[in-house]
Amino acid sequence: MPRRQRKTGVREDAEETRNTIVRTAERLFMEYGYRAVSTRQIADACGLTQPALYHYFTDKQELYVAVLHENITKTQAALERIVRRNESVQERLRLIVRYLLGTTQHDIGLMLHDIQHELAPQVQEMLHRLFQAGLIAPIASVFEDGLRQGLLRDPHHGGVDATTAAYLFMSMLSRFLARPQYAHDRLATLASHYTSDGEQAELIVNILLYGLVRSVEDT
Amino acid sequence: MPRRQRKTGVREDAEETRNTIVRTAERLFMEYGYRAVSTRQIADACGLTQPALYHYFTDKQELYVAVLHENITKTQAALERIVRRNESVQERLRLIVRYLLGTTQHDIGLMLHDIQHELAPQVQEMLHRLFQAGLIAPIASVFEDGLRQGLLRDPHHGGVDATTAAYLFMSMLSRFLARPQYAHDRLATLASHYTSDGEQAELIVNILLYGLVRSVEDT
DNA sequence: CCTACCGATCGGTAGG
DNA sequence: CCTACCGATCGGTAGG
Repeated sequence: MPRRQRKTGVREDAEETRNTIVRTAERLFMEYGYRAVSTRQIADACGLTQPALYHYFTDKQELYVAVLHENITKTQAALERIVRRNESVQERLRLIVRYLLGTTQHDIGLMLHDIQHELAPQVQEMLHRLFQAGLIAPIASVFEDGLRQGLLRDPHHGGVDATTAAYLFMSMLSRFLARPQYAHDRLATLASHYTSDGEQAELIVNILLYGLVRSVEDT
Repeated sequence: MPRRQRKTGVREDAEETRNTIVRTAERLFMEYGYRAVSTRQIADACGLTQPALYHYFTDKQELYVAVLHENITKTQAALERIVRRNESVQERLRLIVRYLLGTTQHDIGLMLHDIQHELAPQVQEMLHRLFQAGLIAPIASVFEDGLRQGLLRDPHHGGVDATTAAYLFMSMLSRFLARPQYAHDRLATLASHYTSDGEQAELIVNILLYGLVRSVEDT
């Protein structure tokens, strides 16, 4: 039954093309921002003409929403797997950092800026909720554990609530990623000093948990 | 001598107009980013026509450079005054946070993104140096003091070098500023919890220095 | 500092 | 999935 196969093949091709568009758009949007990436750039990078995009997405904004939805949903699944692991708060935070540094190119700041300034208000709200539920909430739940265990300072003893800790945590990560890289740069960058993702994860988590001040136990 | 006065007046008016343009452009560029702000928007907000801008600046990029140059130079002067004060490392960091939260709307992430992606390579390099010298270096010098005094962990004992500390410090600040604000937002934001700049400054510096983990001295 | 205008590029549509 | 094309807007220029 060649017709049936053909039909399936076409349907699969169409789905594959859609995936190609989303992946390509993700790479471009995350690097340059929503406005700076034209629909023609995306189409060219996919080997399509620009109007072809409008077969899969009603407009540029819908494509952007699809990109963020897939990105955040995937990240959420990974974070929730880590959060449920039977590990200490410290270790789970390290695993989260390693995952986020390793896989996504998330410039969270750029993403939030685009959500707030380039999209329609309804979409803004929806993506903000997605961001909260997919990225902030899983991370906050680890800090929540730390607070319950008495490991972390509560807000009345110089600490912060779990959600604020999660924001702070994310902000420390995104700066690592957005660090400028010049060949002639004589100034230190973490990427050059602490080579592996694992070492960077260790470092970020240690600073957030224990701070920069030398403690009495240190030699 | 009315002619002399008129001449001076014209010169002063021209300078004043230039300043108006720079201040207006600063506000818009820092909020929406380089590409999202059109030269017509800037001109309108100044009560001018768009071509009038080109009497004061050769192109949009030069206006952006002027904005960043004035902004960073002003900030640098303030930071260096704080750095030279006869105060502890902790207190000077607190003063820096308070200054940066209070005066500039710096979304450092947006600024660095624009520098890296929207401008010509030569200008990129120049602004990157300005950023390093004007913002990173003064802050790093305080961390340098902390390292010399043995207050802070050095890189061999779980700490970081002074420049990395300065980047981390800035990244923790910029997230505070770029936090999304929705009226219906049920989730905690630092801005709502810790009202004054002073309290926020205290909090950020304490976390960066002492970490989130409860220490033995805490009750 | 204005009016008038330019070439380029944008997101999106028509029609097949 | 293509060609052809649209109105709008962009940064910048001419000429006064």
